Amino acid sequence: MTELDSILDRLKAKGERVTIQRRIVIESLCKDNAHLTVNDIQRYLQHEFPEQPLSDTTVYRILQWLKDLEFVSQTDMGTMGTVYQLLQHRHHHLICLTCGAEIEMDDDCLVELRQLIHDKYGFKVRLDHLALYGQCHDCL
Amino acid sequence: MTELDSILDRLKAKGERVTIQRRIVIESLCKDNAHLTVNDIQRYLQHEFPEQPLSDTTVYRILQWLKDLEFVSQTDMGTMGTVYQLLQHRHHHLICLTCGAEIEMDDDCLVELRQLIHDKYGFKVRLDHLALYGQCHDCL
DNA sequence: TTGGATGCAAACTTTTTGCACTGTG
DNA sequence: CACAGTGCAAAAAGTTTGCATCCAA
Repeated sequence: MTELDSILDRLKAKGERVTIQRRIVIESLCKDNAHLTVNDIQRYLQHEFPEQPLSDTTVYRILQWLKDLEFVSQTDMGTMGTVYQLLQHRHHHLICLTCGAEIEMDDDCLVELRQLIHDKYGFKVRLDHLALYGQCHDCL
Repeated sequence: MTELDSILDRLKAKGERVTIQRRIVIESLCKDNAHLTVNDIQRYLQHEFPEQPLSDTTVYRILQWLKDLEFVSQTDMGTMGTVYQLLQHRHHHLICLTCGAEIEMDDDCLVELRQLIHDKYGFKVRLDHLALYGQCHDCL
């Protein structure tokens, strides 16, 4: 079963409606484990489904719906805008302020921090997809 | 010497121009170690310096300038908008997604993470002022 | 004196809302 | 068939830009 089918099944199992629009937005998010802005999604859809244009309104509403159901995360990437991605393979980003390089950071790095925050503040922090800034090895 | 004077001196020492507008924006950021949106700053200035109104344009430009010089940090607080604060007393926020409570998190919590990221990726991460989301003790 | 800073107005980007219409379950 | 989902148009919010004017150094 593809990732797309798996997600659609889980949504149906929850009693959520699956429309054509929802289906193709989810399909676009499945590609390459992508981080997409609303514009990225629209550009992708124009290319892949030119016969089925979606309004921005709908894309925003579908993303909000997927976020509420914890199927996608939303991350503010600064100048790159706000990106959405499926909560499948959890990971994060280190972004170099000097050269702009993006390094993928493993979620394991945050295990201790989650525990620490829980122990110290009784707070269950949700770190789904961070973008952290700084200087990369080459620029230091 | 006040915090304001200290900042102004450091700016002058760098050869930066200190205008009336820059001075009063910095003064507003000095109050209460504040986290302010552009609107917060404007409201504060209207109250404290009604004889010297600033355009939003100018406030944005001054904040960008202070950010470039690493005198302030910028943090996206989601629905609360984008806030700016002086990089003096470093700390962070835990924000409850259920009740909206904001808990101040000590910077000590991130010491290990900084070290870990440096060791693993050779990346010097700059965690000046984070806003992390999750569920607070009461809502769990 | 002069280059940088400012104010205004307008444009621009991103996101949200109201309402009539559509289509899924 | 009912009601949730959608599209359109418009508004709202937040931020940026061009250009003429102003002022700190």
